[in-house]
Order: sequence, then structure tokens, then C-alpha cells
Amino acid sequence: MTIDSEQIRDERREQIKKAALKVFAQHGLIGTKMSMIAKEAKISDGLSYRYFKSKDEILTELVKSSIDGANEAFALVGTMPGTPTDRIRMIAQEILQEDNHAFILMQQVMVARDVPDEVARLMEDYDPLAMLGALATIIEEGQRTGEFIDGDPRELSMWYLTTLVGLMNLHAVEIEGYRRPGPDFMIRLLVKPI
Amino acid sequence: MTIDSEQIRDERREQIKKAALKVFAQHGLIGTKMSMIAKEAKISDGLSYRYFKSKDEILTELVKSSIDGANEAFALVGTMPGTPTDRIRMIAQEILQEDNHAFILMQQVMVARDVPDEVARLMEDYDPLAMLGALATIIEEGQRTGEFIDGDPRELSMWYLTTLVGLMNLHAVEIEGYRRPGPDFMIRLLVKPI
DNA sequence: AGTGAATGAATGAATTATTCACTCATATTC
DNA sequence: GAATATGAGTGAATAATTCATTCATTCACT
Repeated sequence: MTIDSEQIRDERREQIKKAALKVFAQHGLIGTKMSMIAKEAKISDGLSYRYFKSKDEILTELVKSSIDGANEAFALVGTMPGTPTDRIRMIAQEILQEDNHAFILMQQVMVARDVPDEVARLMEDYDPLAMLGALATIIEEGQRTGEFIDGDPRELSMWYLTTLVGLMNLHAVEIEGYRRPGPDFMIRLLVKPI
Repeated sequence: MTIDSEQIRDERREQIKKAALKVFAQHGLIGTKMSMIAKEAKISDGLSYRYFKSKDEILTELVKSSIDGANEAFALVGTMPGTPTDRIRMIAQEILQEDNHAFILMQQVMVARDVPDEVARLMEDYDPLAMLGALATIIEEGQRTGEFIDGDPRELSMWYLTTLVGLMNLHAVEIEGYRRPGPDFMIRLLVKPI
């Protein structure tokens, strides 16, 4: 195999993964059929099997990269610049952004009854609530500066995150007629209006 | 058939419907297996078929009563007592209450790709956004009294409802670790703190 | 002409809705 | 109160269906 065709192979692999991520996020682990992935990737039904051994392997690959992505994102929360208000706005923005398929996939996997062994193993070092501690710190700071409402920071961050995740999931299915609020609306949950 | 056994039959039918509603709300239309319904209702696998022709018939029955229930609830919004703040709190309470399976089922049906014909027909006269108009009116009133924040009432009610529905769905699956906020937290989206 | 990429119809292993032969408790009849 | 009838209830067996995976074939390119 030439260098060139190897690169083409990689690109195609990425194309399939990208399509699969979108479909998984939208339809869940069981709801996703190989034919849907093929359609989304604009390839034939059989071709995925020249690039991945099985559906499970695709999922495993996706979970692998999604965990990395998510953990990076969590780490970022602690180092965000700006006022506490700015920072919780950024968090909302991050979670609500349209193409946030990775985070949604992680949700799907967490909710799913039985996932492939390999996936279960990977999930062990993923803690979606890792963000909680960092967020609570931001909230404490915001309370000191008087920007934020009173209340237990841990509890408030839990509620804030949960609300955002609810909206995120809602987006995945795209229901006719609903229109999601943006970050500026959501930060009202914590911020005192001036 | 005696009066007595007829009553027993009705009760059993209700028992099955109640179990099915819970399971459907929790696992979705495809995810729900007849065996799960039987287990939830604490009856044998076969018995449901002495009370309903098919899984589809159970679903159809459930959708029928859920539409009625939902429409009643929507109508109630217009006639709620109390200040605007009280009323949007009641709306949140209504949507977020734990055993709100009917509303969740309606969501499931709306999202589902293909539902039984009969169900599709029933869904035609269900408008989840019917509540929107009534809510917008409440918001206008709250803006006049100065309780609520400024902004387009229609848009604000859409955002408020969407956020609540997101939380509602989240609850259906019961994810380890998440803790949902209550109505008093949610009304902050619209109400100015004193 | 030879090579690997790509197709999409065919396969067959699960999965699961539905049926049915049977049991058992209770009601009815004499 | 014994004999019989009824129909609710069971759960293993059956029948459909679904869908991941394979593979014979075509295509594109050198």
C-alpha cells in the first residue's frame, strides 16, 4: 500500500466515524443501524466493514475519542478567563453548541443498559461530574463578588449542569417546533440581574 | 359474564395500561418489550393478550388517554390562580413532577420515526405548544407588574417550556448522579429576584 | 490485466411479538 | 356439597421480523 492510499484510507475512516458519531448521538446505541451510518456517510451498506471490524468497534473508537475530548473540556473549565458570569456563560455555550455530539454520545452510553465490554472498561475513567467541582468554585467566587445568587454552590452547580444537559439531549432529537434558549438566558439561573 | 368479573376485567386492563405507560415513558416505544410490561404489571407474559390485541393497541390506548390528559392540563394553565410568579411555578411543578408519564409518552411518540397509523392519526390533534399562548399571556402580565424580566413574551415562554421539557426527559431515564432542580430554581429564568 | 475500493443483495443469527395447550380457582347447577 | 362449567392465568413454543455481517460482482485506476 502506498503512502497515498493509506491517507485515503484514513480519511475514509474519519468520514465513517464522523457520520457514526452523529447518528449515534441522534438515535442512541440501539436505535442506530449500520445502514443509517452508511447513509449518513454517503457510502454503501457494506463498505464500513472494510474499515471497521464491527458496529461495536466503531462505537468503541468513538467512545475512546469522546472521553478524551470531554476530559479536555472539563479541564478547561478550571482555567477559563473572565468574570464568574463570563465563565458560566462559556460553560453553557460549550454544552449547548449544536455539534456537541461527543458529549451526547457519552450520555447515551451512560444511560444504555449493556454496552460492549471494551466500552464499559473505557467508561470507568470518565466522570461527567468532574466539572462539578470546578463549577462550584466559580460559583463561590461569583457569590463573593455579589454577581450570583445565594445558595449551596455544590447544589447550584448540579442544578445548572443538569438543566443544561437536559437541553443538550433535547437538541439531539430535534423536535419540530421547539426552540432552545441560548447561554444568555440560561445564566439567569445563577446570575442576579443588575 | 357477571358484573363482578366485568369489573375485575376493567381493573386488570387498567393495571396493564398503567404498567405499560410507565415502561413506555422510561424506555421509549422501541425499547419497550411486552415482557417488560408483563413484569412491571406482575403478570405472565401471555396475559396482556387477553386484554389487548397487540402491543400497538396498548400504545394506541395510552396515547388516546394521554392526549386527553395533556389537553386538559394545557387548558388549566389559562385559569390558574395567583400572581404570575405563582403560576409559572405551578407550570414548572406540573411538568417536572415525577410521575408525569403521560407527557413523556407524548414526547416519545413525537420523536419516534414510525408509529402505528392509528397513533399517527390521533397525534394530529395534539399541539404541545398550545400552552405557549397561555404562558405568553402570563408573562406579559408579569412584565407589567414588574415581576418578570423584559423580552419578547412568546420567545421567553418558548425558552422556558423547552428548558422544562429538557429536564422532564432527563428524568425519564434517571441517570446516576444527576439531581434535578425544583420549580423554585427554574422560575429564576423569568422572575427578577427581589 | 491487475489491484484494491466500492456496491448492495443475500444470509442467518438473534430478538421478541404472539399464540396456545394447559392449570387452577371460582362460580353455577343439580 | 359434589359435579361441572367458566374463563383468568401461565409460560413454553412458534412465527415474524429485524439487522449485523458477508460476499459475489462491478468499478476506477494505473
